[in-house]
Amino acid sequence: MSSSVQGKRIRKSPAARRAEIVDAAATVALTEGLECVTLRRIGEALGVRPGLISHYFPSAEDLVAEAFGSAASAELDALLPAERSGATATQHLARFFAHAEGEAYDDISRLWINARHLSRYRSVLRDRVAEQEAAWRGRLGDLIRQGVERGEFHTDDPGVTTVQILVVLDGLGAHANTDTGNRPEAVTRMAVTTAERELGLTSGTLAASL
Amino acid sequence: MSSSVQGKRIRKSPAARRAEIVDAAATVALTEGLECVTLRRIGEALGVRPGLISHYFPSAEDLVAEAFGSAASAELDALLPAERSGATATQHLARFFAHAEGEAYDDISRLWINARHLSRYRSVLRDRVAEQEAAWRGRLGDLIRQGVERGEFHTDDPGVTTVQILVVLDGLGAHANTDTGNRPEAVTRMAVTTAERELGLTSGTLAASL
DNA sequence: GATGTTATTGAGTGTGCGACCAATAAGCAA
DNA sequence: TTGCTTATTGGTCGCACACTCAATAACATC
Repeated sequence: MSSSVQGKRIRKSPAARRAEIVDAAATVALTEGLECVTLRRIGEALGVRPGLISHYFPSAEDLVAEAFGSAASAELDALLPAERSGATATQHLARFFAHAEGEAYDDISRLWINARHLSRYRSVLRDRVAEQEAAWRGRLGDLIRQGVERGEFHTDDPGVTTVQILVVLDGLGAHANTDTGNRPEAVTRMAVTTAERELGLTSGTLAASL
Repeated sequence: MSSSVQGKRIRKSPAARRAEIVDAAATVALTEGLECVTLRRIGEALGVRPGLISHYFPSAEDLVAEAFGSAASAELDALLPAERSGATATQHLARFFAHAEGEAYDDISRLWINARHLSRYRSVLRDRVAEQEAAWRGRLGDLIRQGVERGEFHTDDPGVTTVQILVVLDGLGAHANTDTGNRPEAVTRMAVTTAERELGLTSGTLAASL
């Protein structure tokens, strides 16, 4: 951690400072929520006066949107890398679900709920949410289309199948703030089950290919 | 609307005033969001000073929880009446989906997103959300169990099927604040499709029984 | 009509927020 | 070293919020 008391001013290049601010904001967004992304809170995290954050983000709303965008796209890259390694589409998809079912994914679910709600009031964030939704849809869609081309998956409309899987994931994630964790196996596995059914895979294929 | 300028004090019985406050709060929650349920906003809606709201709800958090509970349970009663009329379980279920697919349901979806997010910070609301989730699950579960008893539906575990349907509905509702409305038919119908599949109904049964 | 209970008001406290701006100093260039 | 650009500070303003509490007036009861 950086020392809380600032003896001397540390002057950084605009690019570096801006990146630092966005990083801190993304972390706060992920751990404490988007409404905690305030000038004061981020300034405190960086050992810097709130006014400085204002200097880089004249409108606080922009920073909030940036924080969400940064956190969401980083997570997407971790979950579904843009350039895929040599593994099969099935393996990539299996790995995706393994992450998305894990407890560590709860933070991401919380962030999505947070962003979807807050977009009701903040238009800049709303646009960013739409952008990220498109990115996630695109990335998963690409993987599925690739699987179809290779003959691993079978579906009439890869686009529809993609959205169906994402809808189930959203539904499962909706309870990230309330659920006590005692969910029937058949429910936890809904995303995988949906994928296997819609992609013409025999049940158990995804779990087996890890 | 009530006159905005209050010439004379209007003194009401505690029960009546409290009911009036909860009603106003539920309306604001549904139309403007739970964070707009403030002492000032509700006082304004009733043509009354904010202090009076404090008098009935010493902690504002309780009012927010009450507003959500009131709105959610009213909606549940409209969607799935506790005492069902003579119609078949299939008909009741079909009516439920017809409502839940309609545009008017967006307000409810928004409210649920709102409540699920806000429960991250407000424990009283969190308990209320859990309570309402149980109520919705119970009400839909009862209908499904009744349908199974009557031989209309077929499922090994009515409880699991109930939750699966609700998960899909939550997933579809998650986008209430952002979606532009251009969703493929196969996605919009996911809830009905899921229900028909999990309840052993032939496709189209629910749409046909209205 | 007088009286007492209490629903309702009015005024004030403290907190956290975004936004604004003049003053300051860090670090690069000459 | 000197100077200049500008990143950074420090302070202020206005707003909205929940919460507190003494003063007030509506209304039921006698």
